[in-house]
Amino acid sequence: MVTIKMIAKSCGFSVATVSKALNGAADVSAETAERIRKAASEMGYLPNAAARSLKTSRSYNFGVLFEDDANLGLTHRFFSHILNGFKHRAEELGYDISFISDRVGGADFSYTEHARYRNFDGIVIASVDYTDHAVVDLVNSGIPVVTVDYVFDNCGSVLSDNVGGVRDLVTYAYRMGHRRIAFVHGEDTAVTRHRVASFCRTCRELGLEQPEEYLVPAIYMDPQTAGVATAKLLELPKPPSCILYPDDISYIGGMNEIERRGLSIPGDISVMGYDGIDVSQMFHPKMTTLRQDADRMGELAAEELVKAVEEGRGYIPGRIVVPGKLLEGETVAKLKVES
Amino acid sequence: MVTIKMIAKSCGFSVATVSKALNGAADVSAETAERIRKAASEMGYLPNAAARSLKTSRSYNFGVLFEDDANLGLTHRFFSHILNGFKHRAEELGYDISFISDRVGGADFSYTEHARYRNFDGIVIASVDYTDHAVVDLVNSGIPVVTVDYVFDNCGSVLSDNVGGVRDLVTYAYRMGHRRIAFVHGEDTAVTRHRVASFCRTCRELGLEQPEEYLVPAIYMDPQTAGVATAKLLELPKPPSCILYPDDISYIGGMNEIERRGLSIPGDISVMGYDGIDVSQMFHPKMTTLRQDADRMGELAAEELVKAVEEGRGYIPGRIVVPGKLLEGETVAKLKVES
DNA sequence: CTATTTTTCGAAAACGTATTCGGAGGTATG
DNA sequence: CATACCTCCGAATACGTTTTCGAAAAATAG
Repeated sequence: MVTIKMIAKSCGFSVATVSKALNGAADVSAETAERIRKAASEMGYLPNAAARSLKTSRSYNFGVLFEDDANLGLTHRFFSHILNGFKHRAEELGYDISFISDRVGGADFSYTEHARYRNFDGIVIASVDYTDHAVVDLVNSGIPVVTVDYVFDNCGSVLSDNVGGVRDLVTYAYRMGHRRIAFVHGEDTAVTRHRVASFCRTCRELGLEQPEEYLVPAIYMDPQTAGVATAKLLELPKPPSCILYPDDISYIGGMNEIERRGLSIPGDISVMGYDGIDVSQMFHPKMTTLRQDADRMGELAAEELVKAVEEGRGYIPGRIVVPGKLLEGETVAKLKVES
Repeated sequence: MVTIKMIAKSCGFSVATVSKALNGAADVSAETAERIRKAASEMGYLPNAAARSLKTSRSYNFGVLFEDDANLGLTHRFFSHILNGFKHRAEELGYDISFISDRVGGADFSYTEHARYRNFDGIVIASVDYTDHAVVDLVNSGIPVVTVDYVFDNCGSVLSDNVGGVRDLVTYAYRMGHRRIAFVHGEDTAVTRHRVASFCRTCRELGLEQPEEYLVPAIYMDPQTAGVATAKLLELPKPPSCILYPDDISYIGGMNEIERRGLSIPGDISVMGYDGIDVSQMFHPKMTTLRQDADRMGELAAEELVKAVEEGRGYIPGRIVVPGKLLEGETVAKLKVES
């Protein structure tokens, strides 16, 4: 391993000068800087991240916290895209990324301890139980944090436009002539509350009736409970003409229940998904859903985190809302408006 | 930040003794070790990874190289599961994981340079173009490497049992009475070659006719080309009764083409997928496919990599083949055997 | 030519840790 | 009682880098 010291010896300058030359300091003449850089490159010099980090207490490394109860983790469709976007943008901006876990070297560590141990410059949190004490502790650790799809008041956040998304879907169904729209929503989370609120508000503004039975809970990404919710809706005395699901996987569960009953989509009942995962656009009938721009969200999270890190104490936490895009498929029937 | 030095001052021992006590060295008495540990925990001491890494030149950090031309990267179904398994097992074994990219601090670095810069103890490579010079260079860098679904002779590897998988699928179709089986395979890679070889061999062993036209190329994960390949097969004078696709996404492309022609699955034609992604088991008809145990592969890669790292020069590269599991769905018809 | 400023460089200290090696004190051995 | 042997601890050094501060040399000003 070739070090700065060896370069110094090789070109007859001091360690200090070599370091400064390599870092482009102003107080080293152009020609010596050139000579040093040339020697460094010839000798195959590579800086040592550990030494640099030790000295500067900057690691140029971001920690990523991705967990979820279902242990889908990295395989989660939506969040794997977020991670993907985050990774690419962070790399462009000069940061590496590592995962934060609650184990270090085989021993139990809190997330915060892990982050301190590795000296992460910043942290992105997504897909976790935000009520978890360990997560809250991390948010309040003083290390710059950006959260995805959740807001803490002392750190930046990137949010999918859930309010706009649900509004757009409901409005779309309305324009297609639907007046009885139901919402199978996910379990109680901040995202769900936003969506439900938007759903209710949009219905009200459009003058739609919204019986309580049209709001049915299910579990995100779980076809099973979505099927049960669908059954409940279909057996209503006045069933909806259109059902909005919390995600595209739940949609599949609903679809199966619908077809099991001999009903057809969209002939007998219209349906809409959420997320816009790849397969949603491959199957027939093509799914009407709302694509969340998860890659973009990840990129913005990286940019926001760099801002938080580099602006230091002067940083004002940003709330970035990323709009989605309605993918018009073939699962919502055009109805003649009743009466 | 509380350091070893502060603990030393606080309990009246030397820095050396504190370090040794915290690392469980033998030459410190039980009671002083206890006193030191207690003080450390009370003061909220955390080791400094950078200092430790600098001193020991061990980072307890694994580098992960995940890239692919389609830029699916982390969102790739199969590989996101591999990463997931790898991550969990590596964390259990005491290692953190970071991504390797070809940029460091905003400048261009080769993968090898990046790995050296961060002083990764080991590296796992998956989902890359293995002919890429930069990848080959990394493999030969001297840093312990484990590859997934590819074999280099100087490093360990974890392989999905593609030979067994294809054999099982073809044999299954044969048992269901099929005698004309076609294989839509992915583009030319090591995995593809193994699969094609297994396909041909199995057909031969079963005494099946295998006209050249029954081997049709497509692109992995691309419904489009799979659809074209399917069309080609269906228009054959003697079309197959069963088609095997290279993955579940391609399967969907094939299915669409089949249904577009007014044919039904499995009434008119039988189909099989590969991978066993989650949605394959949600749709109707439920897909007959081969689930690759990608999570397990990731875990085994982590274990193998730890072995490579900790056994040092004495390490003998392992070839671990992970069997998949046939998921019997409803897409392969039971045929009466002709003649 | 002197005085002042600017440019260019290096010595030294520091970041937090691990490790080697020797010494002090005690205990067993003869 | 002398010797050998453990047990336990600390001083010192090193890992590779950045940064401060002062000094020497060169350039400019007066």
